[in-house]
Amino acid sequence: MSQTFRHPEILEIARREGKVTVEGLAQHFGVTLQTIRRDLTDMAEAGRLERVHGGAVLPSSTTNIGYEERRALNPSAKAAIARACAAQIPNDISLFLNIGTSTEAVAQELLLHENLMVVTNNMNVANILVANPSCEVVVTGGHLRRSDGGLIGNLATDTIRQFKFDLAVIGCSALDRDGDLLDFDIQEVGVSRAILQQSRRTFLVADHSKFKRSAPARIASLSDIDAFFTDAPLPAALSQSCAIWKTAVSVSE
Amino acid sequence: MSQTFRHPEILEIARREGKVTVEGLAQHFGVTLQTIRRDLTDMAEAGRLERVHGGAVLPSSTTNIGYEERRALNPSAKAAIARACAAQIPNDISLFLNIGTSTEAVAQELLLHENLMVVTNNMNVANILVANPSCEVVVTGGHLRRSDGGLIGNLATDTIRQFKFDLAVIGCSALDRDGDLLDFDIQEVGVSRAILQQSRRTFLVADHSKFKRSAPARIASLSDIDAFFTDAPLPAALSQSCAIWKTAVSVSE
DNA sequence: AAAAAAATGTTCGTTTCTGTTCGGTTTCGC
DNA sequence: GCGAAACCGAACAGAAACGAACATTTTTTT
Repeated sequence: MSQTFRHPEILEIARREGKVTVEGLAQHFGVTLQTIRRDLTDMAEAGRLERVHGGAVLPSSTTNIGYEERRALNPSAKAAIARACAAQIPNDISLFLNIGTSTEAVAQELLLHENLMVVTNNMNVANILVANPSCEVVVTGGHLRRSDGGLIGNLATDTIRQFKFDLAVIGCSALDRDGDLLDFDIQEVGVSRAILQQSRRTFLVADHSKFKRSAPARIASLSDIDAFFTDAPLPAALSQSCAIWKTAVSVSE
Repeated sequence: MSQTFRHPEILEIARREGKVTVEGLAQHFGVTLQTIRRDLTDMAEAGRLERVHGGAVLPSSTTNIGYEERRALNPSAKAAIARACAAQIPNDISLFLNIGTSTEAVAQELLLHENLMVVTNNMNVANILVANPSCEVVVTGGHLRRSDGGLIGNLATDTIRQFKFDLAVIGCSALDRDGDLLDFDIQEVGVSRAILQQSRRTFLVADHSKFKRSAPARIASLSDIDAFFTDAPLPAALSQSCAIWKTAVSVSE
């Protein structure tokens, strides 16, 4: 409840001018710089503005800043995984790609494939594959998640149930030592499950950073996956399990 | 706070021009070349730009579909229509936007609206409205049409049937002298019909070029529309019809 | 009216940004 | 290929902006 009468007006000015300066606002309201700084920090914490040196700007249109950073994380490793995966994807099939930076990298590698029918719940994947003229792109419906361009919810699941895919390429948020695929978002898990159900074969793409993380929701087990593409050797125990499960493991680079 | 005032504006310029130069930016902002170089390296590290010798370009993955053509055709008229239309759209409603450059222009004008729930079968609209944090975006499923980023087919119609909208803003390919809304694509007509059925009110946006064209499939009549936003006076006969139909007509600049 | 809470002003040490210079690298015209 | 010009990043110093802590004023509560 730390609102002052200045906050709404600062917002209005920011909308009009595109930016506000500490100095300018201090003069405008007849208060000290420090007071304005406090205002701006409060408003930035509330997400109404984005703080910059000397003032503030409207929240960046690219809300998915965390996402951009993730995409930029280790692009070469991601690309290597994606290349290995794309090499195993034949032409002339129907294919699902779900949410995740890794699956986007796969989409990038599929630009030269032919006669694919790709269904996706990832806006970025659709945007990428639009550049492949011999590829039919179908987008599932769903609520658009700003953080990563994913389409989630019942609409997505319902759409997926209407298809049967030759192959699904999925990502996950984390992968634990027992070989369980985990995700942060319960809704997304429903979507992933539906995908696995509707697919004849399944590939998992995940870089080694996923080994270290954990997440609350369980999607499936590596035993349900036909091939796993990653960039670092698996722990010995898990590697053995994969052999038993007949899950092919491809370590790139 | 790892940003400066310049970053958002640089991004904006890059989006508009396709590229930015160190020299040009330095002049534009009145700072030294080195400062701009630092900006560009920062932004490149964050994945928002791609550095090239002498400047920077947009990252290749950020290819918004149809972005080029959108601004090509008489943008000022479209923007005027869109502004007039957006002014009639209240906050806090559910809203459908369909395919067409005109509806995309409306989306652009809705960036400052609040608490909208927007459903769309237009990828470009979704890409635009992602920038409005107080707007929930739902995408219908469908086959992606490359020419305009539209999502069409049964999937789209089915999704739409699951909603009831306070307002629908639609475009059309052509508008004949009898006041009939026409489209080139039969599938798209099915979608448009479904939209009209599920909406309490309906706005049509179409610039005057649509008057001269014709198209084979009939969507509906202007008599089914609550308000029509355009940029040139209607033929006298049609104007009279609209008065009888109680279809409001707004002619912008 | 007194006490408490909140907001604002003031000061000061620290961080961040910017311009300058310099040596190395890339690009471009020949 | 070769050399000049443009461009690049690193390093440094001065300036601007920052946040924390404390004092002061205003508002609210009791």
